[in-house]
Amino acid sequence: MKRITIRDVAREAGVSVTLVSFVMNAKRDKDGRLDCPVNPETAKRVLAVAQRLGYRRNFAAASLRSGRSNTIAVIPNDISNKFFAGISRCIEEEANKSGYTVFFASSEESADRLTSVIDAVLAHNVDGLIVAPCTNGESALTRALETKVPVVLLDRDIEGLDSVGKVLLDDVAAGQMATQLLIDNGYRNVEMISYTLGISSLSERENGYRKAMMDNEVYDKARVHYTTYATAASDIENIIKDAVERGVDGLFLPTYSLSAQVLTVMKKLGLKTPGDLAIVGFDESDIYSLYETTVSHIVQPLKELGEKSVEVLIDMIQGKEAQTIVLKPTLKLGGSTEKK
Amino acid sequence: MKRITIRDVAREAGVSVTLVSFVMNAKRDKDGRLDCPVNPETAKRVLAVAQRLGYRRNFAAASLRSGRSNTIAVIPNDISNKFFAGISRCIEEEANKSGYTVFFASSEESADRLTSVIDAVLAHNVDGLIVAPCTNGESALTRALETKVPVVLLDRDIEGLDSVGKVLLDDVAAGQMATQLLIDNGYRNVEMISYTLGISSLSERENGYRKAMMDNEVYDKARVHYTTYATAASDIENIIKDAVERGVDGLFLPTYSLSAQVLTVMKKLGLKTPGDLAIVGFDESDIYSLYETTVSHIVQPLKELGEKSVEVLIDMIQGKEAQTIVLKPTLKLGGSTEKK
DNA sequence: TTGAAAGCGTTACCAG
DNA sequence: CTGGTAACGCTTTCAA
Repeated sequence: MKRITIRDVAREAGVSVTLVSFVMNAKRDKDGRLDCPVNPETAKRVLAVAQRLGYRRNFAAASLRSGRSNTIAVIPNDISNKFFAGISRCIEEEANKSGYTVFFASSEESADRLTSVIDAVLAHNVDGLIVAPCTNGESALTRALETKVPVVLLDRDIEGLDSVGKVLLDDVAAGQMATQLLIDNGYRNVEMISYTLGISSLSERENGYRKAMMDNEVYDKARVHYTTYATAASDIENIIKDAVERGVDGLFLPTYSLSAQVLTVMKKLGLKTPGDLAIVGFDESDIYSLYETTVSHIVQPLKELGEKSVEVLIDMIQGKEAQTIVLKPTLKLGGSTEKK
Repeated sequence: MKRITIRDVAREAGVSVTLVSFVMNAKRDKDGRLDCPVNPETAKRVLAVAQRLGYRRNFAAASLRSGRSNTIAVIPNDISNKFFAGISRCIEEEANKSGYTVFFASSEESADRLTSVIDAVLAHNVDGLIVAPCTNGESALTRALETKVPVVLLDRDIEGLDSVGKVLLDDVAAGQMATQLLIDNGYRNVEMISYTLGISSLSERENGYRKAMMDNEVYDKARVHYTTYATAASDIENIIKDAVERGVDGLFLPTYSLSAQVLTVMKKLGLKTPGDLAIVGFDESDIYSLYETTVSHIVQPLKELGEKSVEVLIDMIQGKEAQTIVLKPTLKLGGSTEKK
């Protein structure tokens, strides 16, 4: 079962390899006609032969010769993470539309791993990178940028990097919206739980929370509790117990995992929302509608985030300027923030 | 910023490209010593130079020349699907251990899309494929197999394909366990809801259900309702209403999405589990512990499924026989099946 | 233990 | 419009 090459097709069709290459690379224009300097008759014949022989382009050869690969790499922190699982599908779809194949590889919140993953994909000649950087990811990204490969930062910002594209959520607005909702409905003792991850999205959501507390003149009540992935389960239980005791009546959770864990703990402790604690969660999930009371939550525009990141990247691959795009979150109301 | 090639390293180190190639491909043996026919001193010097120059292997060239690519493709139906999101991470980890990079691309339950995705990855010279085939995926797979590329079927079986590896769940056991649990706890009027997808895992789970109903001599009560992704929301509501009216007291849901939707409908209708309907769901999720009553569910060994599929595939790449591995599910008990 | 040289299948350049 | 041919960077004989 030898592999069919461009040469086989050329011989069979009685033309040169150049012609075959032209035909195989031709994009169809709006009329469905091949747009290349080849006689339409010849082109049709070549296409037919290629089809008949089962010709399949060898990307390795094309990539070696042209320096391009029609491949982009997407590097989230954790491919099994709910947020990225949703977004990756949109990215894939959008990229395919433009003829790009997508590589996924997760950095698992480790800077070392991010470095080695980036090395691996660069060795594979990817044309561009979409990265959700982890803490301390700067150096890995700087190395990538040195090779002049276009990079788009998704979801998490890192300042001071030159000519990278960015597609971000307006995280300040998200924090503000969530907090304002609680305050508007009569909850004034609003606190927040966050991770000590040192990523922009979390600190911006916190800024939004603080801004809302300030604007409503309840900043003296503002308080943010920090936990880590490893210790969240036990930390959260203590935080909640203590908060309820202190008369805290509202809580903003800036990620899905925090929301899920808080709800779990509250159920375990027999606490009700909004009676014992009003809640605003983050990201979409079945849990918000299946919990005893439906839970209000911030929704990110996954589809746009995915599409825009591909769009910005492909623009950059084609030599255009790096853009920064900031998208607005929306609010999905549930019973967990009902008027006091 | 010209790219550093093997030749640059050779020149700088004062050796031939052959030597550099040897050194760069050498695996370290157990003593950490390079295992190749090169003078250790020379090797060290080459390594140092490569490091200093920032040499990075060009996979396209290597792949073109050697025919291998150190890349495997994973093609689930939907990369954002909960089950595959979890498993893909294990696959990636396991593959990286053996020096393989992973391509993900979803077929989105469409045979056409599966065909084009397989074409794309084959054009990228992948060394092997892990596929969760969709309905009517046979022809796409047959085409792949013609190229002699090793293929492992994950989660869903297709019969009659020659020399493909398989890593499957014992779906009959899963259906049986779930049903038996309900029967053992006093529910005898047990029904099931499934999709009309025509994939092996669902039909095997149904076989397990039927077997359990038969073994317990309540087969006259056995009944399976079918729905589709598109119509599930409304179908399920009608099915549930009707079932409760007819005195059905137990329900087995053979996928996560069916479980989530049934719980949503039950909440909407104000039905309690197990009082109105005892439930056994599928796959792990936060929803099972956050629902008013915790929900019993079948758990798949994601980690083993992922690891084994990589293991079987790499064995095949190395020329070994295609294996079939069937893994056992486990049961996680909740309040939704409490003794009647 | 080392090196020279022949491709792998494409694309890109240049000439007709 | 068409065709010849030189790269692309690497692995892999084969010979020294």
